[in-house]
Amino acid sequence: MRPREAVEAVLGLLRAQGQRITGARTAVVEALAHIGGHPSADELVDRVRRQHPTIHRATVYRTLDTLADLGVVTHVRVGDGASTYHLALDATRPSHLHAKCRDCGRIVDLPGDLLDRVVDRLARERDFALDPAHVALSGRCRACRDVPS
Amino acid sequence: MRPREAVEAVLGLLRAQGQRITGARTAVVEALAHIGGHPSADELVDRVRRQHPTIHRATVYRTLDTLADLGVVTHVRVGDGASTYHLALDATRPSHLHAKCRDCGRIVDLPGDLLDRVVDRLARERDFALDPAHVALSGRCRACRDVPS
DNA sequence: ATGAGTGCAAAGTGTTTGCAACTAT
DNA sequence: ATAGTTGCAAACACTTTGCACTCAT
Repeated sequence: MRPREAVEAVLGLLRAQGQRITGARTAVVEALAHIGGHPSADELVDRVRRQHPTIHRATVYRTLDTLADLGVVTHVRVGDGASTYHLALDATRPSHLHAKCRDCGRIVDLPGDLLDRVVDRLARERDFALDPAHVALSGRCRACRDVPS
Repeated sequence: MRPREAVEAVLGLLRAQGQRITGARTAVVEALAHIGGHPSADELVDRVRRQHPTIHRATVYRTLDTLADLGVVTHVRVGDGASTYHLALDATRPSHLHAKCRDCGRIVDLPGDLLDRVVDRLARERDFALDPAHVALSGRCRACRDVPS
């Protein structure tokens, strides 16, 4: 899915939910569709404000929150520092999990099925519905292990 | 291991590393050894200050950080809100992982071996050394699933 | 027209830091 | 003696909130 289409798809979903399509929301969705990597709210604020300097930081936060509630944005907590956000339906980047290197801070994408067994096991044994996409795991990437601080 | 012994063990480790044994450190270790559950730094501050009102919040943070560096305290990031801390060597509570219910916020202890396969897989396939104890997983506990919001 | 969304400033939460005074070694 | 620790206050990073105003519906 191209950015353009992704934006339309998300706006369609918003409309379908009876949400209003405002300039701020469109701008945030566009930023999400175009930006790469694992942007923090602040990086999205910067991006949004390059095009629409009047849009306020708080609005971006509120919009991301709304979009996450609606399920079209995945909100990943990376432990320390800022959360990251990306479009949930972004078929250009298939569904994936995250880990963060505790030394260099880089976020590593992991296979989306990595925790399937764990999800099953917790559901069966503990009645706990794990949401593995919502938090980043933690560890050390290869580069940082080779240079042990 | 009883609290008393745990305190001695930790202080011994500190001494062995050439660390100084101060009143503040002893107080923090005692708080860790006696408190139950998954205390946040702030809860530990409260506990410490009941006995030693002059010990400053920042000192508790610094001490917890030092103890975590030395490996005698496990620092668990729970995503949002405050981190939690517990003694790593606390044999009364065997080594375990954590998950947090996104609705009620409760922290659930999980079997320590839950992610062993995942750790292996990431080590083999990605050269990533996962530290599964350092972040809490996220999901919904049974009680909160039964009452869907 | 009307209520959801927005900009603004301000507060909030959890944590860290610079520095002078102190204290364990 | 002296380097590591501490108390303090202030800063910090990230996020949320109350309120009046605006704009999509």
